[in-house]
Amino acid sequence: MENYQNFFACSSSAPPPASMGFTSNMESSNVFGNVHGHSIPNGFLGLKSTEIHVPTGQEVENISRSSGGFGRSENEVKSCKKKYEKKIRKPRYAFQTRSQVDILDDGYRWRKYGQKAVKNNKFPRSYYRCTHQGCNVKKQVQRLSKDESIVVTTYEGVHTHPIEKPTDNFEHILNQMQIYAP
DNA sequence: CGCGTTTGACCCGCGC
DNA sequence: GCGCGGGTCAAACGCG
Repeated sequence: MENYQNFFACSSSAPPPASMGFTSNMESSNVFGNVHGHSIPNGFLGLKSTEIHVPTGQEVENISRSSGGFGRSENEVKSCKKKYEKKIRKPRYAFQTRSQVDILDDGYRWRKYGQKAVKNNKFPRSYYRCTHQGCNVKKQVQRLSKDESIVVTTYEGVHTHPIEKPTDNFEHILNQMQIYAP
């Protein structure tokens, strides 16, 4: 009851290397495949793979420019290397939930660092980052234009620290969100 | 006063 | 080669 990460992990098995156990469970198209198996009216099927693609965990990003922040800082402090880590992305896991609010409190502290309008969606996509030091986990929340009751949360990275909020909040979460799996 | 949100600008990758 | 779309930063602002 200390970390309701199990909530994501579904208590399937020991979380491999990450504290986020759901990595093992949610990987592959489990998230989508399982959900859209049948019953999704027009929600996810309407989504294009370009908007949210769920790599099977092979895409691992190294955050090449995250450290340098942005090349625009002046002239890229180190414009020499960063070729070995070009387009490897961290595994991303998308969650489709039904909620009235976009911000699903999963126990971590997130800081919003951007918001962009998506082409095929009327609703903007919000970008959040874990404020914990050294934890560069990112997540983006997006609401489907077709079903505004559906919120897609995409996690990128794994938390390397315990949750900072009390667990009884877990109930609150379940209260405010429902896994879309009828 | 500290922290988080907002918002515009910038950069990069990819498709045409 | 250019344009578009997506992703991120950073300064300013607001709130507790």
